[in-house]
Amino acid sequence: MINITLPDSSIKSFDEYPTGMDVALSISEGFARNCVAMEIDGKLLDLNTKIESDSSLRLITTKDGDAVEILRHSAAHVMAEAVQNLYDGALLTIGPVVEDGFYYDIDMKPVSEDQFPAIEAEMNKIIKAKKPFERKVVSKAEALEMFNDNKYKKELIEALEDQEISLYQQGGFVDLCRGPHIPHTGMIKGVKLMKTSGAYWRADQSREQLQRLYGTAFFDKKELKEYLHLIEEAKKRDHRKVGTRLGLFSFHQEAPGMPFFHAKGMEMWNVLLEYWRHEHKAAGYVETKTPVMLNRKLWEQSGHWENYRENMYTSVVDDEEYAIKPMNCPGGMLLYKTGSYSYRDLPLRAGEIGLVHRHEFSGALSGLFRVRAFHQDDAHIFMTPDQIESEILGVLRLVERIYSRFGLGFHLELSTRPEKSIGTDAQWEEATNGLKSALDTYGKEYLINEGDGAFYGPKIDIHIKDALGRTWQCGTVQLDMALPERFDLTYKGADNEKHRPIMIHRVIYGSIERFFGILVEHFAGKFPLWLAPVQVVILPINDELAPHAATVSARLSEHGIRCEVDNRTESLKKKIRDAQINYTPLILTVGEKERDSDTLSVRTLDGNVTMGLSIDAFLDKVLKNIRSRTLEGISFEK
RNA sequence: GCCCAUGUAGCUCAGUAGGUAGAGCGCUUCCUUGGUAAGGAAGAGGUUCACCGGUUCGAAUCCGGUCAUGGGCUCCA
Repeated sequence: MINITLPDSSIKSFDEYPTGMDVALSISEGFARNCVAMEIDGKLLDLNTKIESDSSLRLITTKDGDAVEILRHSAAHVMAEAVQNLYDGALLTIGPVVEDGFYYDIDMKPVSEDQFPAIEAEMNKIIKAKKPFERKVVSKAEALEMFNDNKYKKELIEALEDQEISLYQQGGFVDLCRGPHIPHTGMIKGVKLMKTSGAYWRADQSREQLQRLYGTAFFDKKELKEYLHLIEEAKKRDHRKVGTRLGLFSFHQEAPGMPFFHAKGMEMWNVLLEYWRHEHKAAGYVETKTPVMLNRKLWEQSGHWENYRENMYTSVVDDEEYAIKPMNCPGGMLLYKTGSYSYRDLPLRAGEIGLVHRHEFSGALSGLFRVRAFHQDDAHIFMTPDQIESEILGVLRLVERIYSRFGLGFHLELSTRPEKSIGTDAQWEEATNGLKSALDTYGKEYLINEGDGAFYGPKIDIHIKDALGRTWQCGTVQLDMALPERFDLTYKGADNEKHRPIMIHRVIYGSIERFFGILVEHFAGKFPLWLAPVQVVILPINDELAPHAATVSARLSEHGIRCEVDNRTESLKKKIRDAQINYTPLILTVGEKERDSDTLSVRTLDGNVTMGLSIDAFLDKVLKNIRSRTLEGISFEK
């Protein structure tokens, strides 16, 4: 007899070895219909696997978070079969699940999106046929024989350590796979191909170029619809579109990857930095500035020449080689060395809005999100070893404070030593442990990315989450025990001996350009009042009111309010519409009534209108809102 | 850098048997002098279709190259 313990601790007994499906059916038929796989002792298995010993079992239903990954993996097999049916000679390689779907890399002729409908139709045929997924186990030799005509699969099989290799079959299609899979193809209710691209076999540029087909799948057509809607929504918010329309920035062929900020974009830029300076001053930072171009010798000393050279722009001046800085730290080192420090001077927190250039691959450039020239809201914190934890905590708290100002959530990831790196094992260990203990004290959960650190130290990356739930890496906190060594930085300890300070590099906005782009998409161009490039637009109801509009404008400008007057000979309706579609937070219409009574008529972006508001009352509310840098809109009532 | 796609007026885009460029928005002028999401009319605007070269009697349309942009690979703030 087999006893199966369910998650609620109840036990079901079976006379014969039951499959997961049998267990599910013993609960109810409806429940069983929604089961996709099972977990025994932490291992995911197919539902039709026989359970041959007493076990604790968790049935995975379509509602569970991990179910959709199993589904997508199965969908990848279906796509692979469809492609094989349609294109002779297509060789399958690998087809994993990724964040929002799956892909399959296939050695075949380039595929374009107009071939998608045909592939999707073929996939839907397979889905409709409700083909069961069947697991087969064969020996390595048999597997090699079976995939004799596919060099990629053979390479994969040869690399496997197990002598037993599992295969999955749906109908006549067999693929090498660890599994598990959903019971049958019919459970895939919503499937769609998303895009194609080239990809190298094993991500190696020197090897075969494959076609990567991306798709996504859901248990429910409605979920697919919602997902597609989200993508549409994201497209509408695309900062490149919105930023162009609102006149914030532009790009030009003459400087690929290097944004031009227009007057309105600069208004926002300055507001962002003003806020940044406000918070950093309060957190005990000073602000510094170092040159953009520095001698090659400095980069050799810092290790950048050796580790980062392919990304650096260089120039020869007076027979000396210079490099344009890709990072601010070496300049910061020189700055530190101009002084002499006591342990009492530490921690020293030196901020710098530094303009850096990095020669990214031309194909990697993308709007403000990936550029070649950008400003980092950098800071270097020099400290004693026993200040590591409290300083990192301080940075994390500052990060939280600043992001929440924009309504952005975030999560943390710790990256450890990469292959290409400088410094000793002991230094890396001490640094990594320092970050870990700070993270533990901070208390928020974090992921670990092994081998993803910077070449000079481990780091904590901070990924923000925007209004659409998308995540972006912005902030990073990097501990560096190598540069202070290379530049022989010291401070005088209480023991009157020289000691080596430890250094943190950190950014919060990260790249100001990218953060700017994220904000455009996060707010979809409808910025909160304190950030809006134009806060108030004033609409005279006819030409005779133009002088009065100018008077009002001057009064608001006196208080630092960013305002414009729309004096075009257009109808009031038209001007209102234009102000609305430009997302101007406050629209003032002025006519005789307002002029004669010295009042204002205010329209907010939500379309609410308040008439007969005194200018003082308006100023009071607006200035309070701006100064508090709130995300809240204003509502006016008399 | 690699693969695929795209590149026409300030913006969005049409021009798909190769015969010497169109629309809407925006802009200018005039009329309208308006009360809360598009009033009306006229006009200017492309050194001719990203750039260079080729095929052709003739190219925005075909071919090659370059550059840029977009989606990926890779990398990363």
